[in-house]
Amino acid sequence: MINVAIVEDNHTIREGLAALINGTNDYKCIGTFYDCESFLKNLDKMNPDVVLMDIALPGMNGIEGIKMAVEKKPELNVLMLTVHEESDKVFDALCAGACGYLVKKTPPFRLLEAIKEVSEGGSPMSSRIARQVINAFKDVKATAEEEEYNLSSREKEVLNLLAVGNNYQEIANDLFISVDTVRHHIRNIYKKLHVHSGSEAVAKAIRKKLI
Amino acid sequence: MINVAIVEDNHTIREGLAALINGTNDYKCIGTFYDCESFLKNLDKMNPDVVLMDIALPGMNGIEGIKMAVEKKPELNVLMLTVHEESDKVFDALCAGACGYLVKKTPPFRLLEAIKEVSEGGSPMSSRIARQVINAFKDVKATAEEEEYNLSSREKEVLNLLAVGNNYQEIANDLFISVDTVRHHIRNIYKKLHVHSGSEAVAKAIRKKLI
DNA sequence: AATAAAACCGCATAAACGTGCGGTTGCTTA
DNA sequence: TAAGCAACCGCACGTTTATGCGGTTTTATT
Repeated sequence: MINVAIVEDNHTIREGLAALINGTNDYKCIGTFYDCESFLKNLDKMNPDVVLMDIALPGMNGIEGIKMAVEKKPELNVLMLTVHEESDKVFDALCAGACGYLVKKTPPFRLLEAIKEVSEGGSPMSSRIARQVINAFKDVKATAEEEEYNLSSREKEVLNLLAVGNNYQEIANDLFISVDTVRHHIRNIYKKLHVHSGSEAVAKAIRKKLI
Repeated sequence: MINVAIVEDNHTIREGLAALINGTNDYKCIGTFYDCESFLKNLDKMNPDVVLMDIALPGMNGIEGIKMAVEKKPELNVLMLTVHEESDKVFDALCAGACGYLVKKTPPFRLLEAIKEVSEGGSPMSSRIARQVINAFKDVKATAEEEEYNLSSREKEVLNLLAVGNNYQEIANDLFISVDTVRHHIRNIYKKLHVHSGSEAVAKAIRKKLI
């Protein structure tokens, strides 16, 4: 038996969802709320396995709502329900702690499936939303690529120490080598990265994810 | 009509998939391959809307396979099919250009749905896999937070110029101000960021997403 | 056995940097 | 209207950096 709470301002949709859920044997709706405030107030007294949450709500919006809710109960499984597919909202919701993200036009049987998946540690997403997440993911993961500067591990070490504010002498002490060797490493780093100052080297290294 | 190509080394599964697809009116299997090499060789001669690709393959693996394939046809929609849910493979595949990611135990009707979704620009994912993606996504997106260093826009400007390799004099020329003013700005930047060198300042600024 | 690459060391010097002190102007905000 | 801040300018001075040259040793690859 999966206990579900619903946060949705539209009366018809809210009752429709509740009816859908209560019309099954495996799911039970243990609370319906028309805004986040009332949901949060009652969160202490109940233990939903899954929360269905609308994004657009009067007063506190769904994103803020999730944040507050997971602060109270970090293990909470929140499934966003929305009419929008705009990236910003999607990302904000996911970062705030949403576990899944469905568009409202999702067919009832699929919604029930999704609730089950969420309660079992999955993250069902409407597929167009998933595409957005994947693209964003690729953006951040990407970049690393191709351009290989072949910094040796020693050089990366030196560069790291430089990036946290050490001067040559301090780096030398940290690595038990002489300042001249530090100088030598830095020289090579500059050559490999095609730069001419510590600041530039550090900037490039961080942006290319070398350090 | 959606044209599908299949890359899968296991004979039974491969023919099963082909039969499933050809057993419908809306889908057609236009090619089956037991490895990436033969698939890539034939890619010029065909135009699949969706490619079903196994990850574990003899010879070139599925990840490499995607990379080569999207190099040839960047608009290709590749749907990974796998028994594994290990994060590394998932991320590698997505970065390589996969559009979706399903476990092999996905029921047939759901697989057909997924193929359709992929061809329409969606990214169906098995929900446990989606959870992994979301978690990874949260990790990278996070960090940004809170700590406000209140750099003025002028200071950010200076910091940016420093990060791309300019020395004080060059920054001064770029901004039509004197070197002493540059010095002054940098001084304040150091104070605000609690650092004592250009390298450290640039590193901190980039990592905190200030520039 | 030989070549290459990484890591190490040294010296010299001009240029750049970091930080101390002092100041003015103009805009916003209490 | 006084206080605060951003942006501007100046000078001085010791420290650090960037880059030129020269080298050795160790480890891996051929």
